[in-house]
Amino acid sequence: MAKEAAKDRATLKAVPAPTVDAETRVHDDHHVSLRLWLRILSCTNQIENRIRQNLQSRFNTTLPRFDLMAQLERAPEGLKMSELSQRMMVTGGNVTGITDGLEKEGLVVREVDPADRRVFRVKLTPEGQRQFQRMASEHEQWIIDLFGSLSQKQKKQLVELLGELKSHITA
Amino acid sequence: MAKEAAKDRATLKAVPAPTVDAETRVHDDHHVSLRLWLRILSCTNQIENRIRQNLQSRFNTTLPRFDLMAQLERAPEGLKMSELSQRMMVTGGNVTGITDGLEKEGLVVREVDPADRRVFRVKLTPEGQRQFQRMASEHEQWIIDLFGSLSQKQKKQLVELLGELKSHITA
DNA sequence: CGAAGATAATTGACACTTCAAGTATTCGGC
DNA sequence: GCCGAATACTTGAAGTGTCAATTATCTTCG
Repeated sequence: MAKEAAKDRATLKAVPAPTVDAETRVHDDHHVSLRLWLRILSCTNQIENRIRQNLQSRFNTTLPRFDLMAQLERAPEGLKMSELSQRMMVTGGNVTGITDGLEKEGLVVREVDPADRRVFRVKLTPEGQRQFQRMASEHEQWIIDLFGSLSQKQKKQLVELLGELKSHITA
Repeated sequence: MAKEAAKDRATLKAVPAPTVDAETRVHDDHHVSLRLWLRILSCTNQIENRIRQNLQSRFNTTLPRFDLMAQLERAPEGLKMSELSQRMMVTGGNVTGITDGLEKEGLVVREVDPADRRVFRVKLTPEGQRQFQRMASEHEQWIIDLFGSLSQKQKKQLVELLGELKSHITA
């Protein structure tokens, strides 16, 4: 469709057809992109809610706390508050509050950096490591179950497509 | 797999291969499912943050308010608080608060249902409709841009795969 | 009819989140 | 050395979110 440009010379009329086509395509894209976004959002919310409920009932903790501990677990040398903020994709003020709570429970510690006294290095305590290990293994099983209806191939396809999306968004 | 029972009669040996395969598969699945979940989460957070910032800077409003108004826009006869709660995937107490705010700004109204005095039917006011229309068209363009790096085919593929995921999770 | 139980919405306590403003420290020129 | 800018973190206010308890209304059935 929309190949009638050659005929314009003969008709001398404005040609609404291509415009309509373009709008139609845009409209379709509206529909698909919006639909896709709502579906991603729906899946994420459902899964997040499930995990949050599990963390609450099984370990009496919350997703942000688990998330912060997960970041620390992969960084034995500790992380700066700003690094935590960046990795958790939340603001710095938020990290302060969550860290306060975990520190009060003895699961993490703030250690001053002798080289830069503005900085705190946050680390898991041994108690924090123990508790995180217990949580992490159950958590992984929840995830596996939630994604259990997808074949290995489908999962890899999703990882691929979402990778493309992510790199475009981040840029 | 696991169809080698017939051959066992001939070999009379234990068959370790399938066991190793199974364990390997489980281990891979750990990795892929977790990776997939983190990637979905990352994409969702990035997009959500972007939209929230846009709503704030362009319209001085928030995502939950926009979300509630979007639900109402598709239901001219109004929605019960509980219906809003369900569609927005948040708890009832939350809906009360957001509705309070919007009502205070004159964008929605609570109307008592004469047939059942426990329920409120929440509706957009004309002012609310006008404001939502302005927001919605920009919002759609943000979404289109954010998903702009994906082809129409890729988007449909994602919708499909996530649909499978969603139906499994919801069940 | 009338009490027991279900349903609709609100409230209060607490946790998380953003943003903007504030404090402390370090870095870069002069 | 010192002053201004940048960086690291904390604080406080307002909005969002959960959960559990409460109030009000409807429904059921004896």
